[in-house]
Formats: sequence, structure tokens, C-alpha cells
Amino acid sequence: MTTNSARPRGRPRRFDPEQALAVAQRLFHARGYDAISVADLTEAIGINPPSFYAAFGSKAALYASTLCRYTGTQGIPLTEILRPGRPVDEALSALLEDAARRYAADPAATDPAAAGCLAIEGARCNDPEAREAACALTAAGEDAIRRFVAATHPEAAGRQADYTLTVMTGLSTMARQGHGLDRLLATARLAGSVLAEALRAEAPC
Amino acid sequence: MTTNSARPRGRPRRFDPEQALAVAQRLFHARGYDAISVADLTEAIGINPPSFYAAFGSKAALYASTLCRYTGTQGIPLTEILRPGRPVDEALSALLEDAARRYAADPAATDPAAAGCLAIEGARCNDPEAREAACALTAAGEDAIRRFVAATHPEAAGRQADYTLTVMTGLSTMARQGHGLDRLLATARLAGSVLAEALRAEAPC
DNA sequence: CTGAATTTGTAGTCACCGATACAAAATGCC
DNA sequence: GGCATTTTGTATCGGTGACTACAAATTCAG
Repeated sequence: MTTNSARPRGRPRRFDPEQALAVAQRLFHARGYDAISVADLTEAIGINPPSFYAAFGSKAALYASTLCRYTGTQGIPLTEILRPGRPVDEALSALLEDAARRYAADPAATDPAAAGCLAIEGARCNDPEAREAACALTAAGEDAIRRFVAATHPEAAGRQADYTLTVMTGLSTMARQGHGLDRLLATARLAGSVLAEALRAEAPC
Repeated sequence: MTTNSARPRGRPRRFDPEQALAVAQRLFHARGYDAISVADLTEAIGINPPSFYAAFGSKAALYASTLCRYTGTQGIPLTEILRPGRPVDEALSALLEDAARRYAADPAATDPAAAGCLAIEGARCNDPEAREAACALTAAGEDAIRRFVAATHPEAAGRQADYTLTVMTGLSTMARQGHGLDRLLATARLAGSVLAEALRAEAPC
């Protein structure tokens, strides 16, 4: 038999698409979708525009891929934090605290500006396609939170989910504005301290 | 004597700069600084680019003017809400509630998308000059909140101000994402309910 | 009426955006 | 070797961004 190499027939690639995706994710996270041009991306990856479009389709498509990668690497593990049966106030407080930790800019990272949530920040960009992709992700998270609360406190689900989402969004913004881990954590804990009491007031079961 | 008209010597203007400023503010608020082009502005005002630049200097300068106008018309009356001597928890709760009311999209407005805070949303735009102007305004508000809390609760000022700002920012974002007055108000009230207790826990005077 | 002052409208400038045409280069298959 | 296949590099494309040069138009002062 000949070589059973999985390599396709044509001229081989001179770059690793997976690594390029990581580079793109870092750029998008650090400066936002609108502020990153295709020229920025191709230069950072080290390729030319034709290779870029052949590999990723378009700028918005690449962004959607980075969103997908984000949920698997840096995104908040919602299904783990909001596992069924966990007390609602404890779970939501843990969610806020986890958000504070993840949104804080990593001082050891190569680009210290990659703060906040990639999806939440992307949900307000000016490109319709990219915005749609980011909104779909944030909407999925929002639904997960709402369903989790509704499982045990149907009447409070709307309010609690809205409040939690509002604080998470605020945390993402403040992280981008320069708030460090300590300030974000303090805010998250203060925000979480209201949840237990609100639930007791709502449904004194 | 001749006519003491204040009208200057040259050809008269064919538009009202004050009204043009209002139009620009509405556009910036509804769609954001980055998404509004000079062509959008000149068309909405009904003038040509040279008249635009002669009257306002630049797009960023016009935006700074709309920020100034915003504080005097739709902005939150901070000095009124945070008047010295008012109980901190009451004042901050009132601040959050006022923010919820102002950030909600006015259903009767001509442009229903003008939700959120013009300054908070502008603080994350991609133009350095416009962003600087918006950040200066939000920083001034942040300082006012921090000083107000510090006057009676110096130790809690940082935490309380951070939390309040985070929630306000979140409210602005959620308003832009479509949350109506009812949901924003519920969130603001839930957020405000933590303030009184946190202060008692901090400084049991 | 003449002239200085100011705004107006037309028609552009230059830079950058996302995305491509096209041919040369590099591989596997036969 | 000869061919199909895929990627690469060069050089753009059409569109849009903020902004402006320039001369005609319109006013007031004398």
C-alpha cells in the first residue's frame, strides 16, 4: 500500500488553522469584533487574504468559530455550576463569582486587554452576522439560567434571571473598563448576597 | 441707527444648529457612535458635509456636544438624587430606579431604539476621541457616587460604588437588548434591596 | 453699487474596509 | 513524467469611511 497519510492532495498548508483560530479569538476578545480588521487577523496569523478566506470563509464566520471555541475553553461552565438540585441562591452566587474570575483580565496573559465575556461584548457589535452569532450564545446562557431557577422557583425565575444577567453583563463591562479581580469579586459577592434573601421573601416554602 | 440685528455679516444659515444637535443626539443614542456615519448625520439634519464641518468641527466634536446636551436633558440628575445627608441606601436605590426609568426605551418616542445611557454606551465605542469624551462623563458620575457614599461610610464607598455602577451599566445594556421598563425596574429594585443590609453589616453605627 | 464676510452646493480627496481574480507553486495519484 | 488538486502570493476590486477644495450664492457695511 502507499502512504495512508490523511494529507489531502494539493499543496500543503503553511499554517495551523487551530492555532490561527486561537490567535483570532485572542484578538477579538482583546479589542472587539468591530475594531479588528481582516488585515489585523491575516497579519497576526501570518497569512495572506486568500488563505484566510479559503480557510475561514469570512470574518464573521471566523468569529462564530471563535465563539464556539470560547465556550469550550474559557466560557463559564453553566451546566456544571447550574447542576439540577443545587440550591438556587448558592448556584447563582457561584455563577456570579465564576464570572468575576473569568472576566478579570489575566495579568500574565500576553494581551492584558482580553477582559470581559467574548459573547456578551460581541452581542453589541455593529456587524449583523457577528452580532447574531454572539446573541445566540448569550441567549442560550440566559435560557439555561432561567430554566434552572424555574425548576424550583417558577415565580421568581424571571426576576432572578434578569438580575443575574444584568450583573454578569455589568461585570463584563467593568472588567473591560479596568476593574481587577478584587473589585469584580467584591461586586459579585455583594450582588450574590441579595439572592438568598429574595428567594426566601418570594417563596417561603 | 441701523438695525441692531445680531445677525452676522455673511450668508445666513439655512438650519438651526440647536435642532441639528438634537437630531444628532437622537441618532447617536439610538444606534451608537460607531454605527452613525457623517452621511447619516448630514442627511438627517438636511445639510451638506461642508456645512456640517463648519458648524460642528468634526463627528467626534459633535458627539461631545451631544453628551453635554444629554447631561442637561435626559441624564440622571446625580446632584439631586445624591444630595448630602440623604441615607445612602435610599439614595442609591433611588439612583438605580431612576436609571431603570431613564434607560428604558420610550415607546412613544419616534425612535424606539434610543435605550440605555448615551454616556455608558459611548464609553466603549471604537473612536478614541469620542470614547474619551464619554469616559470622562461616566468617570465624573462614578466619582460623584463614590464621594457621596464616602461622606458617611468611608470604608464601604469603594464596594458600594462599584456595585452600583456595575448594576447601572448592566441596566443600560439590558435596556438596549430590549428589556422594557417593567423588567428593568424589577431588576433595579432587587439590586437596591442589598444596599441597606450591606451597609448595616459594614458599619453598625 | 462695491466689497468684505460667511454659508452653500458640487464634486471630489485619501485611507481603509471586506473580499477576490489570477497565475505560479507545491503536493498526491497514475 | 503528466495531470488533477489545493494553497500561495501579488495585486487588486467595489464600497464606504471622514473630511475638504473651490466657486457660486447671499448677506451686511460703506
